[in-house]
Amino acid sequence: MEPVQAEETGPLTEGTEAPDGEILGRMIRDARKERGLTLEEAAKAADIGRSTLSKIENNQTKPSFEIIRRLMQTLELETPQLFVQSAQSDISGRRDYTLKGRGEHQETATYDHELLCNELTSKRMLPYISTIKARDVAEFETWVRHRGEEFMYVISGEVTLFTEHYRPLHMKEGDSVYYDSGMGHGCVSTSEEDAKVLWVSLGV
Amino acid sequence: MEPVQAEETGPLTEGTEAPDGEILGRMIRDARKERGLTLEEAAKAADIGRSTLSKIENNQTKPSFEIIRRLMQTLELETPQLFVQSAQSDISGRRDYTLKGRGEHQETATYDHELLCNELTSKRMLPYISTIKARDVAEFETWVRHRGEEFMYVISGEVTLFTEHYRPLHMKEGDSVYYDSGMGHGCVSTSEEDAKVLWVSLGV
DNA sequence: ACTTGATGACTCGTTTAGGAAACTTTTCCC
DNA sequence: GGGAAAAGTTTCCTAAACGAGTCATCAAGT
Repeated sequence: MEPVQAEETGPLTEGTEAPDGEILGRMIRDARKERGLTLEEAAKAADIGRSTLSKIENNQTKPSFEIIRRLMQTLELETPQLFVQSAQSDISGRRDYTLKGRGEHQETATYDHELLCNELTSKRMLPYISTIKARDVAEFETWVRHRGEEFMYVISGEVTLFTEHYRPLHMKEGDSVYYDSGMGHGCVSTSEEDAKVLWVSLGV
Repeated sequence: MEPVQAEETGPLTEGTEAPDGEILGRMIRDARKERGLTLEEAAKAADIGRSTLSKIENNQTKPSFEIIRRLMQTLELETPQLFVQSAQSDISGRRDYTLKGRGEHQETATYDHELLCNELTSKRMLPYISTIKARDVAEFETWVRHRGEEFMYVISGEVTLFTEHYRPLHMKEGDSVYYDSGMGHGCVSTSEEDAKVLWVSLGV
């Protein structure tokens, strides 16, 4: 009933938007119910009126970006679904592989990196194997840091991972760690041979 | 000058939103100029008024979600930056580690999973080590698939990775592969011992 | 020099969003 | 079943969004 009403009051181009308002409203209602929140609780958490939320869920209003943004955060909704028709969700058939030792080399003073699966340029995770040449944290002039998250797995040897805010972490083959890469971090080998680790890095 | 104006006309909470409107406006203007579009061209492409676009860029209005969405698409702007800014960028000091063999076990008919760094519940990447018990692709009743991307590294043994759209990929220790996990995929061991692989999975 | 056209910012009238309050529906308990 | 409370929807009013048109500025051409 309400979608029909919206179509009558708007121009034709608005008619084509109506499905999106429905989808958005349904998405928000589903998320709210999943979390067991009432209209009032969710509205309060997002700092909007409960009547506003009702109207959004029932596709009876075109909400501002700010309100949607606040709702997304409150309901911990994933954002890309809202922009569904973007190029990103259309790309779904990529594959690239790297044979052992055949990645693309990048050398720094402290690490010897081997970038993996590098034919794929638009991948969101960046995997690379590093041989840790550093033996002393003093070899790092400054903390390395970049926004996002990182996972590390020790392939061989032993290392100590230094990060801000935590004690150094001693790790050996098969151990793994996950951390926010916004913290300064650095890794040194503590085994006889230079350790090898696999890093997977994810930006913002 | 305009931000000061906005603060005077609104309540205090609006004052705290003003930086976001500025950032948004700047982001949109930068993207538009990058693409060499005039106000008029971009507005036309997004089906909004050019004065509206000017006001958005100058943080003189709180645009509707629909308008922002259309602008994002027109200017091919990445969406998460608009939302993730607050919650996620505030969280920046997490770390969790898993010693070898100490992950959380999850068994299926075809794999024996060991979830890593599982104390962190809100991490975007999901790393896990899997022992591949499957020996024949027929053991998979259907393709496994989920939106997002996946990286796999062979820790030990040999496997064949089957995905839709590609020939089977034979891999051994040290080899790695990256693929869109929306494609059906499955993995079988081809070595005598059940192979072990490290997967890192990233949703949408 | 002046003229023209492009560009971005501003103005103003119309429409609609958003929230408080009122109303309606649903749920829960006796 | 009835009654009360909780939950959701609708109404009404005010402020602001939105876009067509206007204004100001700048650059290019004659």
